[in-house]
Amino acid sequence: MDSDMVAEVRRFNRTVTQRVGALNDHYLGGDRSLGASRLLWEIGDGRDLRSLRGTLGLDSGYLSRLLRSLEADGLVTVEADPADRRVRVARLTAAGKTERSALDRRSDGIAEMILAPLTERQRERLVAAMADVERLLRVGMVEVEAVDPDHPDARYCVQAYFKDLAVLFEDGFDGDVVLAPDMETVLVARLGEEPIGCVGMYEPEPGVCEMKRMWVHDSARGLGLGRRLLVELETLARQRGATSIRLETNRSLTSAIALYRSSGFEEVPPFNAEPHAHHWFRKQLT
Amino acid sequence: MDSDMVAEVRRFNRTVTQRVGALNDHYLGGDRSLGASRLLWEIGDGRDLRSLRGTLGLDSGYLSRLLRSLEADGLVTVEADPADRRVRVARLTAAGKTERSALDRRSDGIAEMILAPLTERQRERLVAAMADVERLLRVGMVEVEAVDPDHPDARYCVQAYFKDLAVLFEDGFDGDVVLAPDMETVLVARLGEEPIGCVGMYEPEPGVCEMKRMWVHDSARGLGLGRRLLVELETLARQRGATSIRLETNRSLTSAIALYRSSGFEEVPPFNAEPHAHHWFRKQLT
DNA sequence: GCAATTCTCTGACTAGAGTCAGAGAATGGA
DNA sequence: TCCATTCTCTGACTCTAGTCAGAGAATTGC
Repeated sequence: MDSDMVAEVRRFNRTVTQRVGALNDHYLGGDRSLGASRLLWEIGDGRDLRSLRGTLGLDSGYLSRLLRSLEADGLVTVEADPADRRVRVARLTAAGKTERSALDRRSDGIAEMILAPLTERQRERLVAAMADVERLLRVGMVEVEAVDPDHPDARYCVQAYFKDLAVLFEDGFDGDVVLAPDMETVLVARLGEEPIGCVGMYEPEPGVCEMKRMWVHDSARGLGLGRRLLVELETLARQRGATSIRLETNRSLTSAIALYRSSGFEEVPPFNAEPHAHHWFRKQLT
Repeated sequence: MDSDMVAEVRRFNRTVTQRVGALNDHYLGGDRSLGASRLLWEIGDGRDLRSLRGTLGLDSGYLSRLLRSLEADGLVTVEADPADRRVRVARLTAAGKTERSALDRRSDGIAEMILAPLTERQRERLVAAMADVERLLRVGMVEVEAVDPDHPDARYCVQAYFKDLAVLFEDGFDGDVVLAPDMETVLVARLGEEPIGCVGMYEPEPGVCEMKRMWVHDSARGLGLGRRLLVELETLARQRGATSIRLETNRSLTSAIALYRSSGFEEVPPFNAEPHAHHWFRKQLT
């Protein structure tokens, strides 16, 4: 890897942990410990402990103790979930909500302290660069996993995909027509817990894999996630022993079509009668 | 302050502390604690404890204890400075140097982990954006202080200024000619401990302040530090009851001249016979 | 209905990070 | 010379953050 790049990333790490890290440590917690504050923040309008542990990456014993201390201060209540009385749900009290908005103000304050010493033009440059850094760091955090089409995350993505299509297609889109897919596997891309992209696959005939329903969340567009899903799909198809991948698509999806072409797909005659399709592609796996 | 900007900075803080912060915490320390590792790194080729405390922001008792533990592991030696036997100087042993380069490799590794999941183009974009963020965050960390012209930092800056001039001036520059200034105050800009810019001032006649020797370190050019020094100088002049500021400058210093003009200075006839001067400026303080 | 599993909690730890109040040596200034 | 100051060290703390091993309640699968 280019050592100039590595050097710049190291410089960035250093400056950022010094400046942003120090501000966070000093101002974010307030009277409370940083961990307790973060927890307070994440609880929001009520969360079950399991998901809180997930997002914050805490040990269950530790989380319990933090909650106990917030409870003692009258900021949260923890009750059993009526649906499953093993799981418990934390909720903010009125005092907790007040505290949370104080936390909010401190976060704003930190941001303002960072912006304050700069001129307007410098602020604009900084914010633009931060947006870039943030988006690209997030790309690095995306994880792709193969799941069953019944998996809730897969269902969520496909729903989102249909919603997008309904807006995009010139002739509208009726999800019900194709809602019963033959998909065998879905690759789900997640940022942390949240699904932000997917692509489905099934094997209509031996040696041929068909790709369906590639979707990327608005917030993650333009970051190469589509290409990454395509690459991982190809790997999966190879592992299954397929010799080619095919797909059909609608003419409205121009950027997807460009992606297919630049990824080695070639347009072929129609191989099915999918109602919304205008283009059919195939890629030979070597 | 623009709330979109604040929101973006907050998003940045979150993403960066999650991604970069977590990587640092997990991989940087190695077997040693993060504090000890950072200390090891900063010692480098030998540093006195005072300056180490400054850079790392540690309590003297805590630093002492950290050094004791590194000493016990045979990584550093601490000896009295022969010049002043109260101050002690820490130096790395051979084992310490080995450990430090291992630390170096871990830092590189972290940078590579950040870059690894990206395509070449994304890497380039990330590195460019990081460089921007880093430079602008550093701007925010700059502190300006008024010191005596005898202050070592002031001397250091003026020396650096003369060195720069010797290169810039068409007809060369002999610092000795003007080495005995009448400066009364010097504003020194520092990044952490290190001086990166200055501007001097004296009062040749009642109510008139004269600006001399504005200098900004190469690494800090283009970040508006010159303008900031000028603004702070103006404030200082006002506090002293001055009604105008004047200055003379050499025609080689084009960007400085542009700065003066855009800051409200107007060219006036020569008010002195400074050998290297080609332009004279004055600004009325209202 | 019973066993395995899931979920949360408590108690008992550990290590890191840092603060604070002196003690004691060395130095500098009047 | 002597007193104030500077510099480092030690001891005695505190707090945060986190781990680990069980205990006990609720739920699920068979």
